[in-house]
Amino acid sequence: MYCEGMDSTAKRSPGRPRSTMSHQAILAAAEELLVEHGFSNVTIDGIAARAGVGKQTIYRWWPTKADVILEVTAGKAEFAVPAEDRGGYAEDLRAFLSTAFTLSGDTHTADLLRGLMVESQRRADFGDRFRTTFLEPRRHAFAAITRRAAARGDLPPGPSPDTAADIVFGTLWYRLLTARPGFNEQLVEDLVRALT
Amino acid sequence: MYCEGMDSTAKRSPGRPRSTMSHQAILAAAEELLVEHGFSNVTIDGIAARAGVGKQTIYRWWPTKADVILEVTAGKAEFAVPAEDRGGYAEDLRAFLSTAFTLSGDTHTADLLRGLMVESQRRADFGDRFRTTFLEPRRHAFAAITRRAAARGDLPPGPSPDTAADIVFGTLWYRLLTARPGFNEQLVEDLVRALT
Amino acid sequence: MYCEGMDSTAKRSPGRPRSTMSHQAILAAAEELLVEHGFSNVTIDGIAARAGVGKQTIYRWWPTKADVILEVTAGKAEFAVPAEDRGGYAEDLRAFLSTAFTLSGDTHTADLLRGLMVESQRRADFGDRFRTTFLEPRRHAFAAITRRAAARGDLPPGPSPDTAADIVFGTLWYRLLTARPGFNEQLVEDLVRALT
Amino acid sequence: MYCEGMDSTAKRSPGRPRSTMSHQAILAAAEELLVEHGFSNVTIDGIAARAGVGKQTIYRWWPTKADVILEVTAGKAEFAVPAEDRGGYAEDLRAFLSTAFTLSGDTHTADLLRGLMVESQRRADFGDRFRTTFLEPRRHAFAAITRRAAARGDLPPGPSPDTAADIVFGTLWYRLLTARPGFNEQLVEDLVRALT
DNA sequence: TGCTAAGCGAGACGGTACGTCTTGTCTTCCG
DNA sequence: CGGAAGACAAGACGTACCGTCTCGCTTAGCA
Repeated sequence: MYCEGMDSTAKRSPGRPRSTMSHQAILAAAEELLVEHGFSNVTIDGIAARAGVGKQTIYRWWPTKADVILEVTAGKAEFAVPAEDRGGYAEDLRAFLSTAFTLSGDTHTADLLRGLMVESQRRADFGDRFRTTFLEPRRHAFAAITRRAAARGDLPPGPSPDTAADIVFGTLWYRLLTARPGFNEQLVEDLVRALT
Repeated sequence: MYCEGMDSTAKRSPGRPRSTMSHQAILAAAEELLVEHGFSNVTIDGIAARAGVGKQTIYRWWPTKADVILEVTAGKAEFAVPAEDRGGYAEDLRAFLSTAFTLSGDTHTADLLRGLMVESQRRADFGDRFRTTFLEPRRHAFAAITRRAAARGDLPPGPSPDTAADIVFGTLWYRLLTARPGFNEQLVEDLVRALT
Repeated sequence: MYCEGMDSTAKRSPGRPRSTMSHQAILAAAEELLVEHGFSNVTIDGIAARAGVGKQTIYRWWPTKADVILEVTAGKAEFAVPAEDRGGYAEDLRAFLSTAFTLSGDTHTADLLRGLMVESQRRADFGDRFRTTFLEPRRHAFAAITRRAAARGDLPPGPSPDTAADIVFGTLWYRLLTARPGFNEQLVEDLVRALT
Repeated sequence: MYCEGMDSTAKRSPGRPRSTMSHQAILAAAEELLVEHGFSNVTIDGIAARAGVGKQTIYRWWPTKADVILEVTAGKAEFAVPAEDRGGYAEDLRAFLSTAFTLSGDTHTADLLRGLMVESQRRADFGDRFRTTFLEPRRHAFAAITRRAAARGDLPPGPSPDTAADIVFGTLWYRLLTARPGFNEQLVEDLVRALT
């Protein structure tokens, strides 16, 4: 994240290289504070103090505290869209929805996601990064389910894949943001029916 | 809004009554600043200064700057859900979606709605008021469309009315919050098909 | 008849009046920190914390931390030029020089004066205030000694009063700033001779 | 200045020798920045950037930015005390005072001297170096005037040579630091009279 | 007419976090 | 090893809002 030369032939830039220790300490501190005090109570000063790091070191590498937390979040496996084949489009959909709704029922997770979404509204530039590194990858992973269904030949004459993604993620985020997150059997079934 | 004595037999409370002029000046100032600087750059200090009013006068009547803006918003007709009967569920749906998507394509409106949603995440108490006075009424208005369809007998075997509302408003808000608001023919048609 | 506030005293400005408690607490905190940590280690944050006061309250009333300390200093009697009549110009001069040199021999006092002089170099606006509220009053007090000598008729044909002030205060400050403060019999006698 | 091997039989120390180019570039950069932005706005980072040099290279050879500037200053002829014999103590004194007051009337020079004096207050170690390499040599040069007068036999029964130096330099610095530098006929004459 | 009660403008207050700045040290690679 | 580059810990700075408070003044109904 925010690394320039990623290829193996990368010419080292001159000067002292970025400190891996500080990098890790910052992410670790951010994660701890996230759990302890919640998204909106995490501060740059707090992260710096906890990580034993100068504030400037954070500002040098992340434009915003939300970017730090986004990097923390991006490193978590639990946000991956489940990919295993359940045998049919409806089953895949059900598995995805069930996982997603359950995950967003977790207090800490819900707070984290809400916080990221809020920040993405307040800072346009972070909004771009949030969409690019978090939202879009998940849409793509969801598209894989649709693609698999098409390959299987059981893609129903429902909405287009793009609309399907909007409906699914829209419903998830809407319930998250209106304080009605969490799993709901009826809702999952209705969504599956609407999309198939 | 936030007035105590609502019943017709209301005994006048003693002391100086609330100043209508200040009330109006505050709402007007808030609306101006909203247009000029955008939701997140509106401050209580700013409203007070513009309205020529003490800050306390604002805090006395509204718990939060978002509540002021919510009252400004509530006074606008443009957010009403279209109610006229188009002859069928699909047509009603299309009319509603088209209006809503077009409205949220307006920059100022989008900023306003995003701002309210953001604030509803940051202050649980405002969140409640936002849901009660803004989101829920619109869900109810939407339910009226479904109810009319049922009365007409053309309600399709689609998702339950509640899920339908989640899908419709979820998709609207999701696109608004991910910077993809505005009308989209394909999306509207797909939504109508998914819900019918 | 009952007349309200018709007295000549200034008309109260509107709004909450300045808090005397905060004012005093800030000056007291500044003085304590001055003694404990020395001029250059006093910070606005430190004063605010010690005084239990918001930083803005300091910035509202003093442009610079040096102004706070200048006000602390201005309130101290020890910096007054001794005024009692010793009977002759030479004796008055000796009394003044001896007091001044002895005073500047005190570590805390020397640090304080050096700090003020340093700050007066770094911020032109504070420099003006320092000269106006500290240096000039002392020059005037010194001039009183000369005036008294003239009245007495024993003013010698030495340098003009203004030059005398430059010589006396110049020598005092020069020795203070070159780390050679404190009383020195020979120096005092030489100065007296040069000025008489 | 801060060079290790000074004696002519100096064994070359191992490793890469100090780069003369960097040395000169640093002094040149410091001087330019001094003129352009004034003493207090010169920073180590700024000098390093302008000189195209690493900060460490500066810190390796000078303890403080003030030491860099002190070396720049030391290289300037204009700060030399005029030494030619004017025929008498009073004339020598007048020549010296006139030169010094005129010099300190130059804006850049005054800023430079003030800056050095300020830094000498803030860093005790630099203060020592400032006194040793700048102030003391000038006192000695001034003493030469007194010595010449003694040799000539026209040394007046005024203050001791040491006090004379304190008075002269004290007055100069005092006027410089209180923003009243520059030549002043009356002052010069009064000083000459006081010292003779 | 005077009393009581609350609203009002003004603006100071205690706080919190921000993002910037400078200092002096350190860590890398290159010549 | 010296030097260029630049990251690093530390911590003060001045600003921006927040939500609360304290003034004196105004505006009402009630006595």
